[in-house]
Amino acid sequence: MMRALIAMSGGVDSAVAAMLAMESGYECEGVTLLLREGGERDALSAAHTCAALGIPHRTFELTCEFSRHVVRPFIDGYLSGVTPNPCVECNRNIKLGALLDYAVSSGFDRLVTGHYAVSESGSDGITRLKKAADTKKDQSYVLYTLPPEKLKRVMFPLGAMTKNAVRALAAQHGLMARASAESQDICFIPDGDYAGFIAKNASDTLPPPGDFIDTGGRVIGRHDGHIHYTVGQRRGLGVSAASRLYVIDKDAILNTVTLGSESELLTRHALVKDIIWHIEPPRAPVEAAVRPRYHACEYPAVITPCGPGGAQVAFAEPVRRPAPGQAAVFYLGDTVLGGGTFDRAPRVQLEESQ
RNA sequence: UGGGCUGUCGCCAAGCGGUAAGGCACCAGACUUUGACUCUGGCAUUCGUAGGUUCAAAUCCUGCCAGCCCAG
Repeated sequence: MMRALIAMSGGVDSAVAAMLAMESGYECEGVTLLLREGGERDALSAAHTCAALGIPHRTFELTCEFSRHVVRPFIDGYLSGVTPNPCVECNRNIKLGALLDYAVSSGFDRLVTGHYAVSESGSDGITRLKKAADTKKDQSYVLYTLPPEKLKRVMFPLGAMTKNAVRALAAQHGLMARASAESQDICFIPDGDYAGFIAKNASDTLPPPGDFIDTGGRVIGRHDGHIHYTVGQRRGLGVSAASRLYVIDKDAILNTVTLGSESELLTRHALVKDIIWHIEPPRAPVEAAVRPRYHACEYPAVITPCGPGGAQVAFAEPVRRPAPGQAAVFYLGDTVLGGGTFDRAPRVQLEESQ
């Protein structure tokens, strides 16, 4: 019998994922990651669920790894002037990184998670990542770091289901889990005050207040420190203008934050680095739909490989400037072709778009 | 000190005798397993001030105050 290790957060999604894995004939065992202080409560909830399902449950501590691969890079990223996506890094290094390695080395055939995504073997025998059926819940974006060779060891039982169906199934089978609300915000910053969190953890190197400038370089106000802002941001600027102002650039070295109108925020070009391809890395330009942020649609673009792991993205229509540090995920229909991280835009690009 | 102009929400700004538009900012919700975006709602009983004329004034008249500009 094939063995599956179920990553269980203590919530409904992973509980139902475990149940579905059992129904498909896997010999299952639940595991809850301990990533930070206070994780015991989730582990307890997961243990209850496992008891209800009649499967073993264990915990696996990855506090150090989580700190090193998720929390620390998050802080350092902001300090260096980019906007990191910790969920992507967590999936890459922790949930589908260290935990996947652990599952394999412990003799499990599959790691199961409650992510809303589809891993599907094509006619070529290669397993590819696709969007979930419930497009509102689709998490393929934060899973782009899973290339086919990793993906073939992973199962996403919820990929074909809607959230409502999952809830209904949980209720049907008496899997109360917690009547938990949807998780949100950054898990290691429960109060949502990410700037405060960075301040607490980097007080000696915290960027000081500086100037807001317009695209012409004129000073138009004072900011509280560049970590408080991100490209595309509109609220909380405290600067009044005739029209809405957006952050269109940040410079950690000069400690300036550039503000401009929505039209100045638009661009057709972006640079992506550290690309992970799910297909044979292309040598010529490819057409794809690029999703520049988690909760956004994809935009048609031409991706031109350049340099090792890099590419230039030319959008068919102007889009709101992607924030450096965020993930760019490439799609062909529902299938993820690959993805990477937006790099800082070259200065010429800023000038060009004015 | 003469002459001119201006004074409407924190900021910008409509209004020109009929009972205070809008934008920005701000606040509150919604959305959301990142940061953001977006959406919805809230936000001047009052128009520098004191009087006057009118059924009715931010809108007309007068005094005063403040700011700006030009003369000197």
